[in-house]
Amino acid sequence: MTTARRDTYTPETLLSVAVRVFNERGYDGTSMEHLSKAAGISKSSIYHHVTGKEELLRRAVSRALDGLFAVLDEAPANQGRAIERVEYVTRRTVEVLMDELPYVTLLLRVRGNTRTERWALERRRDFDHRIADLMKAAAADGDLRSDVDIKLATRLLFGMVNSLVEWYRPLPDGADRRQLADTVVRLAFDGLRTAP
Amino acid sequence: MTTARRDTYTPETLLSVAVRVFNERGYDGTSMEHLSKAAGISKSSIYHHVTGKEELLRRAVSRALDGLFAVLDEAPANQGRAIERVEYVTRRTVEVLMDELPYVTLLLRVRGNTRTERWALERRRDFDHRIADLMKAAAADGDLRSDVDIKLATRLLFGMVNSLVEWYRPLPDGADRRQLADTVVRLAFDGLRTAP
DNA sequence: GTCTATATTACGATAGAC
DNA sequence: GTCTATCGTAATATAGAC
Repeated sequence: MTTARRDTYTPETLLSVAVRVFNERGYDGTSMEHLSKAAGISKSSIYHHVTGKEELLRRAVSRALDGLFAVLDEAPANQGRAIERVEYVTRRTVEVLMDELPYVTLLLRVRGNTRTERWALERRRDFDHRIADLMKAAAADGDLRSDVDIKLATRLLFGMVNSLVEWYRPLPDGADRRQLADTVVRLAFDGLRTAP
Repeated sequence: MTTARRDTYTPETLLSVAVRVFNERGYDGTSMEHLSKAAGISKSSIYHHVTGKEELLRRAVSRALDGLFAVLDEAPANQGRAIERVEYVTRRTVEVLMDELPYVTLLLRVRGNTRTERWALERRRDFDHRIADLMKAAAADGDLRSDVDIKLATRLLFGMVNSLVEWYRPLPDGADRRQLADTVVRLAFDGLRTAP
């Protein structure tokens, strides 16, 4: 902001290019050569900004995880009836997923071959456990159907939510943001079927 | 069957080893060295059975796709009310996913870097279109709620179904097979919430 | 901050013996 | 059917000039 921006790379701007390529080709399927072509600079210039491929992955999944965990600290996720907290967190997770789409996409595809990947998987498990606890509370209130296992229901709910990354592409004006989150919550909690 | 089985590899038995490693490390993250270690034979012995890594991928995703498409040819998927056909196909897709878990897992993770991967993605899209057509018929019958877009609902439904591969591990006796399929269908069509 | 050139390692695949 | 040895290529990463 102090001086006029140059059109040269910083770790941040390079990250957005890298994440796009990672999602197109897969992290393992992306070489530094691929990244350098996509960024329009040489391989060694990339090493000037980051220590290597894995640092780009770490920065990317960190951004995704920070966005997801931030939802759990928002006020509506911590007050009121449990079922309402669950619905809020579900809706906000969908929104974070849309807002940080490439970063969350990459996070959800991490396998576990490197230390960074295993760390990301561990933090994801922490997040999932926080959600499962919320769901248990809602079940204890009698607000979730009692004929399904809560852990299973949690997995299916967030399996549905996370599947958004497979097809969702943002509209220029973000017009679909609220509507899509509403639909996911409605379908998950009230079902596909016409009310009898 | 004619002679006593030797404990040597055929393309089939090698495939089961390869698919397991592909799912653990990702297809791109798996080298022929990894496969040879896991199979207990040398790299060049693998080339005796298959032409290369990509043939193993092709055989694996073919098996998954054949299982999924076979569901669409079963009698209950082609008779009766559309909503019942959709529920049947959903339930059977869950069962195929469980029965052919490693193969379907690999299919659902394919990216598109090679010709084989792009072919697999194309056949997956064909399958998804067949499902979407079934859903449209059920909506036309008035059996699906009219306040959500059918294409979106189809994506979310099968996003939920496909997410099984992220955590499901079969029990030795297959005791959970029918129960899990029932739960998925119940949640998807009737929702998580306690009936008011 | 970016480049060319290169070191070093790992990869997919093949040759040829047993 | 399996092996050891190896080829040619492509990978990550570094050195050093501009």
